[in-house]
Amino acid sequence: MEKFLNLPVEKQNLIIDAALKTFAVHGYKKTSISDIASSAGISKAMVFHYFGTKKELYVYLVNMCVGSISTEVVEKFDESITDLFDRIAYTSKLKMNLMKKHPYVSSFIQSAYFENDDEVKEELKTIFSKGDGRTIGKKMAFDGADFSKFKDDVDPNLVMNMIDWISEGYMSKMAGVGESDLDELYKVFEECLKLFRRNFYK
Amino acid sequence: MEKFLNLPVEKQNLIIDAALKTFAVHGYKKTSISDIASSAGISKAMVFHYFGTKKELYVYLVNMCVGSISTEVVEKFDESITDLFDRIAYTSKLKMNLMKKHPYVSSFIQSAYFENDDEVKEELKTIFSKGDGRTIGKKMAFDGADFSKFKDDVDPNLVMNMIDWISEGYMSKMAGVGESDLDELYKVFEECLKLFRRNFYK
DNA sequence: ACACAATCAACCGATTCGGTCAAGACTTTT
DNA sequence: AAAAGTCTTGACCGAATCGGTTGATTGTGT
Repeated sequence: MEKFLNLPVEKQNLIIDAALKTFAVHGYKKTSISDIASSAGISKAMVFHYFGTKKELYVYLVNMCVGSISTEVVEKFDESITDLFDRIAYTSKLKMNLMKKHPYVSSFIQSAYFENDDEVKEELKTIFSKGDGRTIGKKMAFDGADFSKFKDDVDPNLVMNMIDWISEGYMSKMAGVGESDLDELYKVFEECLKLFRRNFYK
Repeated sequence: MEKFLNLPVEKQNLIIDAALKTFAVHGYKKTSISDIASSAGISKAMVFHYFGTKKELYVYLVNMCVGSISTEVVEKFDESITDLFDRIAYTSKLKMNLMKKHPYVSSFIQSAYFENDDEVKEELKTIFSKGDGRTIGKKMAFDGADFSKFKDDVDPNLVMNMIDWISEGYMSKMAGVGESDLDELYKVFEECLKLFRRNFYK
């Protein structure tokens, strides 16, 4: 493992992103180290040189992602924001900044959360031991938000459901696009939120 | 192939659904016939007995899905509906009825549309020869709809984008749930559309 | 009892798997 | 410039799995 951490950061990121993407798309079992190596433009032997085993690589990635999300999203979140749409916009922005560094963290941890292969099942259980079913982003945005501003005939629960679907669909479009597209996509999402506020609030 | 078509329909569906699901999730190359067989509860040899080769099975599934979508969604669509939300609701209902028969048609044809494995690439190109990038559902719902009813400060393009994301996210939740959940999910989606109409129209 | 179709465990050669290793290529030290 | 260390990889290992076959077993209709 020290072998890997002594690499120049850009090369580290190249390998990490290739591994995150491949694991995210194909899952643990169906991902081969050759897949990752050729996607990262290095030889298979190097991956084993850096990480030892496939399992060690996977566990390293999960821990890295959990750590990144914790420090880059959870800790930076501003709990004093009460407006629901502001909360959503803010968590989305934080998540997007993280995806600028590693575009596949999001889809990788989601796939890891549901990974069930015997070889890594136990480790994942201890890593994910805390937390219910909901995404971190959702929990943050919805808990403690102010729902009193909605029109009387607008069901906040329905709006939550809708936003849930929207962010799911829009996040899936975000995975693996360039940084400029990422910004553009976020601007459209922001417009959506503005539209909601204009028309669903009293 | 006749071997397969002489099976009782329920058993056919069992095998078809197992194959659609496995191919949809893992893609052509990473799906093994053993995966499909054990998911369908039969032996690997039977799959080859019914379909000859992996490729033949895959091509059969693609053609079946394209056919189903054509007869169950495209042909049944009512072009005389002009209201955008009615069009969306109607196409969603049609698509949902199809998914009650085969829950993975939708995700399977999407994955097939982007499949790039050398073994099936050519066949797919001829099957999908017609049609641009957009989903059939999207094309149907948006082309020829009436956009004049929106409030002046509501951008129809933005609404389209939003609905695109919503249906993407909500379809991904639909893949592989029971029939009753399917109905419930659809009812929530319908509520969304009503909400939009109430608040975005003049 | 017999013919015949359905079914599958066991098997085939080929490929790919996770993982290793000896030998280049490249730096650094002397 | 030679020696010593570091990176990197192609070739390789046994084991597993791949797509596909087959011989034997089961069941079914007559």
